[in-house]
Amino acid sequence: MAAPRDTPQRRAIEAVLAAADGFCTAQDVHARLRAEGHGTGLATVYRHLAALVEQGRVDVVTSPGGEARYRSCSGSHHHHLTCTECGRSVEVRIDAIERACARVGAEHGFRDVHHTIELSGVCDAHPAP
Amino acid sequence: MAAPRDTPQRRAIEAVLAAADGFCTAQDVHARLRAEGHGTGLATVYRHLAALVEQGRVDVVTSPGGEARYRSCSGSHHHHLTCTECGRSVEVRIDAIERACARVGAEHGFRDVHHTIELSGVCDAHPAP
DNA sequence: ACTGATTTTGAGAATCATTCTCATTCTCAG
DNA sequence: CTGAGAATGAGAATGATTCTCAAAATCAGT
Repeated sequence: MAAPRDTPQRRAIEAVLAAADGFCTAQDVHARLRAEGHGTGLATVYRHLAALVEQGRVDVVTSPGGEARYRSCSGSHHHHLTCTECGRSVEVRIDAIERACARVGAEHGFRDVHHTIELSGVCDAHPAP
Repeated sequence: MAAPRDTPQRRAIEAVLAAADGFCTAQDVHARLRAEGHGTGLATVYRHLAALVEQGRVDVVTSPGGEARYRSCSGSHHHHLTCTECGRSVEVRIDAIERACARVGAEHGFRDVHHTIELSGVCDAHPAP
């Protein structure tokens, strides 16, 4: 299951992810490709998505509903703040959190500590209470 | 889909979760109940697990593989530090993170900001490098 | 360009966790 | 004891993801 090289399909998939400004489901990507006329198969979409994630060019978040959501992103370490109303998401970097996570891990005798952080809320494009 | 009241099945499920000292899959819970002789059905396990989560008596984490993992926990706000080797997990509370998350949300114009944090690493019960 | 070898593709089948359906069983008040 | 409503559990249904495999695209060397 070697990582597929660069192909037109991969470029199309990356284009869709770049165009969406929030996370989208693999199924979404597939549907949009179809809508644009590309006859790309579902299996191919999953293959490339997995490869892109492996390369760090795309982020995945498995939502509580059990589906994976993908989003193209910068390669460096960061987290996402996603709007629950419109799906728009922003990359954020919070040093305080990085430090706190490392410290807590050490306090409990854990090493090689990794963390996953997802922030969600309602962005200012929606009516305030 | 009203929450099921307290029943022998629910007690059995809570017992299994309490006995495991890490997260377990709904399927795991079901298998263990079967192994113990209870003829509890899978649907019932899912129903109670969902209800317990709703009540805040149990935590869920949807793992990257797309399966939900459950663990009984204290009702108050906290996060988990889980060992990737043995699955043992510890509840942690990190004020610095709570504050940082709230601040970042505000900075980007988001309100009602929630966060999900998962910490993982290798605990001291395993050979050090 | 032509050949052969290798990789990628895509349609549909196969998986697997989770949810739904519904007839049966339980619980409890009266 | 009786009846209403809640809970149960077996199996079907769903839906996302993965696998299979034959056909199509790509590439190196000529």
